[in-house]
Amino acid sequence: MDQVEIFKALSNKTRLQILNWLKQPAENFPEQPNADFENVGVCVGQIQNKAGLSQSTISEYLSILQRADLVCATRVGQWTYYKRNKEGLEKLSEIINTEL
Amino acid sequence: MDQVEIFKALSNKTRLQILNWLKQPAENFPEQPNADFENVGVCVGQIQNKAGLSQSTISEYLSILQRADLVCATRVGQWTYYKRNKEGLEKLSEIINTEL
DNA sequence: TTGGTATATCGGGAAAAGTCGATATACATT
DNA sequence: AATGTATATCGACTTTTCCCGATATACCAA
Repeated sequence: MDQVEIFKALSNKTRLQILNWLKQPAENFPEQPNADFENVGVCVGQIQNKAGLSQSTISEYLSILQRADLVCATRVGQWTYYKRNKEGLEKLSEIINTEL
Repeated sequence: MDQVEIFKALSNKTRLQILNWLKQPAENFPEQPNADFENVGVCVGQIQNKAGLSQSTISEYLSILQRADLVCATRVGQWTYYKRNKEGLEKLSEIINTEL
């Protein structure tokens, strides 16, 4: 993954917020019926509600974050759940500590 | 400093390279006559030579990095020397570890 | 004070990102 | 099969970023 793409993904207020919300899903989102936050993450609709931008925008933002390995997605039925990508975030931390 | 501005500053290949070069000036730049890399940093002209972009572009890039607290500048005579801003970089590392 | 060098700022054209509404796709339910 | 819901993709428009050349500013040397 290109480093520049990682930082571009983070260069947007809403995307930073999403990542921050996903750090503590239980604190930031209402209970989900059939899915555990810790296992699968939070579905697109909940993130969209919280962010207040259009569905298409949030869907695209999530795929930008995913391409940067900052979140990962799981499809379950008609829902796609997103959660933090721990490995990607650790790698980012390492980049900053070793290369910058 | 706005977090988004920090990540925007890092969302560019050349600016990332500059920061990386400044981590080990002695390895990345030829000797400077009247200035110690460790004390004041590297002057704009040297960075421009290495980056291969126009003088105006590099000057602007450096001020973008400075506004993001990623480098700091010292003017000495007709030269401006730039070096890493250790505090800003530590703060960035902290943001990633605690908020994302 | 005149000229030379280093850096900063300005103005602009091309490319990329932000954001939307409309539409497509995928799946579930009846 | 038909409808409804969740998400993804497309097309368009606006704003921002990239990067340049030209010009301004600051400082130094003769």
